[in-house]
Amino acid sequence: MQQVPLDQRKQQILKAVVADYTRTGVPVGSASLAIHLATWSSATIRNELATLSEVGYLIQPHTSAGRVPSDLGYRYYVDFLMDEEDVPPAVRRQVDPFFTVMPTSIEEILEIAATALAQAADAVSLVTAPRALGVRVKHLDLVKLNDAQALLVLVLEGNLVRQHALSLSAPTDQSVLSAIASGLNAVVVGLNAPAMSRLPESVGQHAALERDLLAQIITFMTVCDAQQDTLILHDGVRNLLHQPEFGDVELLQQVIEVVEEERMLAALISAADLDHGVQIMIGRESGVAELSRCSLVLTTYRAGAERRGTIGVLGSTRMAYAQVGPRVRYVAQRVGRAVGRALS
Amino acid sequence: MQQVPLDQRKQQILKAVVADYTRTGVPVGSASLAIHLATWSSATIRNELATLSEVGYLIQPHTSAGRVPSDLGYRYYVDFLMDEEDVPPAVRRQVDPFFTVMPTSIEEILEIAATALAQAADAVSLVTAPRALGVRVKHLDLVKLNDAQALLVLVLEGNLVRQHALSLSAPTDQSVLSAIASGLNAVVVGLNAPAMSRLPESVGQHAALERDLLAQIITFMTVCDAQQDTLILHDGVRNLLHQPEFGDVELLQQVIEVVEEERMLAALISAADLDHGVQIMIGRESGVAELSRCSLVLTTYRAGAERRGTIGVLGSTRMAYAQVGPRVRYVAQRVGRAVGRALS
DNA sequence: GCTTAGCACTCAACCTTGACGAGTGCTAAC
DNA sequence: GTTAGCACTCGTCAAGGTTGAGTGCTAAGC
Repeated sequence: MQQVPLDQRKQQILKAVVADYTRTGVPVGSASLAIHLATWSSATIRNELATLSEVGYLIQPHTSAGRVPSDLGYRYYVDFLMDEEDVPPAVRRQVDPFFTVMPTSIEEILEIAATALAQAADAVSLVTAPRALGVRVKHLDLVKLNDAQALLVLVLEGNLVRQHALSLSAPTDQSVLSAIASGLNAVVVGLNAPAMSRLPESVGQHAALERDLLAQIITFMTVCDAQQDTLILHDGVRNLLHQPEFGDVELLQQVIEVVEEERMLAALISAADLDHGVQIMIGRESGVAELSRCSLVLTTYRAGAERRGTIGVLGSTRMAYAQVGPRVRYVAQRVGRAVGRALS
Repeated sequence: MQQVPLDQRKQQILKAVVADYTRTGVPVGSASLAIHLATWSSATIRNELATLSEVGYLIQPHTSAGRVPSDLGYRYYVDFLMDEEDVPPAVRRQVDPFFTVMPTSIEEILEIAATALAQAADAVSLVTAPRALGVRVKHLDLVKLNDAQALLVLVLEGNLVRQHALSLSAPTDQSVLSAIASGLNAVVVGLNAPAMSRLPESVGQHAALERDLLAQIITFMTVCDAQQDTLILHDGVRNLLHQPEFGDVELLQQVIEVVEEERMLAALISAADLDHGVQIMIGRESGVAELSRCSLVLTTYRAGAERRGTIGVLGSTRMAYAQVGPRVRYVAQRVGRAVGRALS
């Protein structure tokens, strides 16, 4: 179904339908619209509703019911009709305290952000870790575990700490490991995985071991890079429960399954085109059948020039897009700032 | 209501009621019991059901309905009648692969355990980190963040890595921080927070700074100790959705809220008496009104002599206790082993 | 005295029915 | 092009009736 241009009056009526339906959750009829849009009689509005249904912007659940916006109708609304609302002070006051505490690790910030956004948008919040297109090392350390293994502790930019067991080709003393660690620290700090693999061959007493460990470290960092995309925090499943459209347990089950599964969300998020502010995916636009009655509102948060992550919400298609967009952006901005602070 | 002793036949009937109701979810009547317990007629069973109702082991949803076990009935069943079932090979085959991967960090193991247990028990799984009654330090490191702050990276026993920002009273070079770190490593390894506070006063070049930092480290470790109790992972909310008793969205909402909130669960878990195998809390026994129609099956997993954590499931009171207990124990054993490996 | 067949009774679940009303599409007049 | 009017549709709701599962009680049987 193609998007059809609408005249002034049809636009106004479509907008009124979306507003009313978003508020009440009940199919809206010509009579109640006539009260709101006093310029025209209910009969005129009825005629217009009929054409809006014909071109696919509205749906009639049954013959004697009012109209409900279709995915396409929401799309038209979001693209051309919506007036975004400012984030109300009450919501700001609700969100801000979350970011006054000063956590050191990015994970903590993200977890807090998920809680804050779920509350602010009254929906399920989704947050991914910031992608850095090659995370840079800030500090590393090696701790002996046993004769065959050493623990790599990696402090990445943003104070993201990662640990991983490295295998040792021969029993090695902690003092040797410490020496290697400080040697590596001297050359490796500020580098990402690709840059590290271009390092010159090391020389010195433990060159072979050092080379071996470095190779393992690079492999692990590449894994870290890849994992960043798939880490998705979520919160606020409870917010779906009080919405009438999720009274149907079947539907609810499908949605929760997708959220808990994470895999599909990761695919969706990485496919999202987030270069231009807020991306809104309405109903079937997501391509995930289970989410056909849900919408996603996603945006990026930026911490510094290169690092950006995705943050957004998942809710019913009947969500207050005019409110949710700005709120997601607001939280994104706070997260970006908080992550930026943690990075410095 | 007190627990009343029952004669042989009443026991057999109560057991049959629990078995039937657990299987079908439908109140069970005398007729269907008479088929199963062919020794007595439905009239006799009816008389027995009446007395079982009188003493509070059974409940009648309404006059012409069958009987349903009360919390007390389940309690009697669990305490005296239940024959625990072996974990079937199919479930073992489902659980085991989760633990064949060899993650280094305890967090990863716990997350895996949550997923595995949710699957194995078809309920919401709950997992807490292992408590060590005073976590011991294995290694520490200090990384300069800026003139006023340094990042403490703490590798605890079990390769649990914790990071925290420490404040610096004066601008300090990374080289000085590294020196202090290696100095502290020499004395601090293997100690828990109380033991660290009994360390002799440090002497040497950076004694004042070192003392200041050590105090901050001890504070942070105490916080870590306290936090361990409250960290609860959960998975498998989706498993509640296909159970008929949660068709009521109200109920479901309350339960999910408690699970997402975590605070109440933490209190429950820390109050649980887990010295003797599996602890089962049935319905209102938990004391949490929102969970009045849920049961908890908890046990400890042990990794080494001193370290133990809690693992268990939250499900409907109508759960297959005879199956769930052993499965929780089975996963607990795997987790203990995996955590133990990570500790070594 | 315990057990059991029989029976009257209860009550949730289900279906049917009809009234109601929200909302529509169409038509004819303005 | 707009609108009042009207016949029509169809979901919702409440009332009434039927069904059947299950009970408690009683009286006869072992």
